[in-house]
Amino acid sequence: MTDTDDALQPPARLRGLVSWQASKASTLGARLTARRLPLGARADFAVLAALEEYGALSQADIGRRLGLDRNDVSGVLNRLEGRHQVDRQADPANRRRNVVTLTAAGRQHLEELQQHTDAVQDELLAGLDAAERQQLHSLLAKLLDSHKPQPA
Amino acid sequence: MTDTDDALQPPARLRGLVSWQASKASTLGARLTARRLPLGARADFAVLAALEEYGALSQADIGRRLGLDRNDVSGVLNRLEGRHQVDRQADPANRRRNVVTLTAAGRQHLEELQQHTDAVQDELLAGLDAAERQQLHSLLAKLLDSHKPQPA
DNA sequence: CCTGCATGTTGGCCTGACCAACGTTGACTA
DNA sequence: TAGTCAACGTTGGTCAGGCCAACATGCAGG
Repeated sequence: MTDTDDALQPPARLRGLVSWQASKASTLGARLTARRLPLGARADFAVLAALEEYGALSQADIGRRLGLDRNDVSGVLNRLEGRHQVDRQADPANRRRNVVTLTAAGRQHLEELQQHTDAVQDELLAGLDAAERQQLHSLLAKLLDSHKPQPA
Repeated sequence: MTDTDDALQPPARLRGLVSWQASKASTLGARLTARRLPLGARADFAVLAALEEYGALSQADIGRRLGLDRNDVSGVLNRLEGRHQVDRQADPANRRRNVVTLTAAGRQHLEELQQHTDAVQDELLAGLDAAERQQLHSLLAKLLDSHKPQPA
């Protein structure tokens, strides 16, 4: 059995790298997401989630919270504003800033995306039981926390 | 203390997603790698590692082992062949195929890359102790294995 | 006042993942 | 034997993400 040795494994030098594993897991997630959602949905979800949790934010703050460049935030907001899922207006207290807020349509879109996103997590983690999922999540969280901006 | 609350955390909806964590971890790895290595070094490393571990391979086999498209393998090999780190010639037994082998220069390049790669892993995993690193590695391996081509 | 910094915008670059088409070659079958 | 089908490698292209550079605006400091 396993006649032709389905293995076809990647080389050990790669399997040993967490950075490589992370990269592969990341594109797996991207693929699964792409099967369910239109293009750009990932960025939309991130921005909408930030607005929902933190209320009104400036574009720069959004970028900082999500780890995105100002440039890219700008693009996402253009899309969202075009769909009236987000409201963008100059901050009277600081006219450099734009105050971005969630609209009702935006909130609804967020919940839609959340459902698909949950389904994607389930597919991605299908091979792990509940305890393992929790462990993986915690370890990744710890890893990411250790690379935060480092507040001196 | 923590007066201005350095937090600036991403929203919970994102923190809860393993796919998002994987994506962030992946770009972290990419960033750390970019600090030490020239562009394209990641793909080079993967291809060289496959050749070192499995000997002579066809381009299609390389792609299958690494999860790369034939197209992209072609490009990487052009680069490597241009530097004489790899030898590419038609397979006499099957003239559709190219037999790709590692040269001495390629082997040497691989070891160089390995050193930098190891250093990157250390930086990436700096926040985790040995046991946690091992756990994370195992869980990611299990996750990836569960998404293999599925040999029926 | 003026220097410096933050903000948002535009435009561009590069990587990685992917798809489509083509000519070549081998294998399988009618 | 001929004809069909599949695999291989190549070229050329798309798309999202992450990044950098430059610019105009506005704020805050000396």
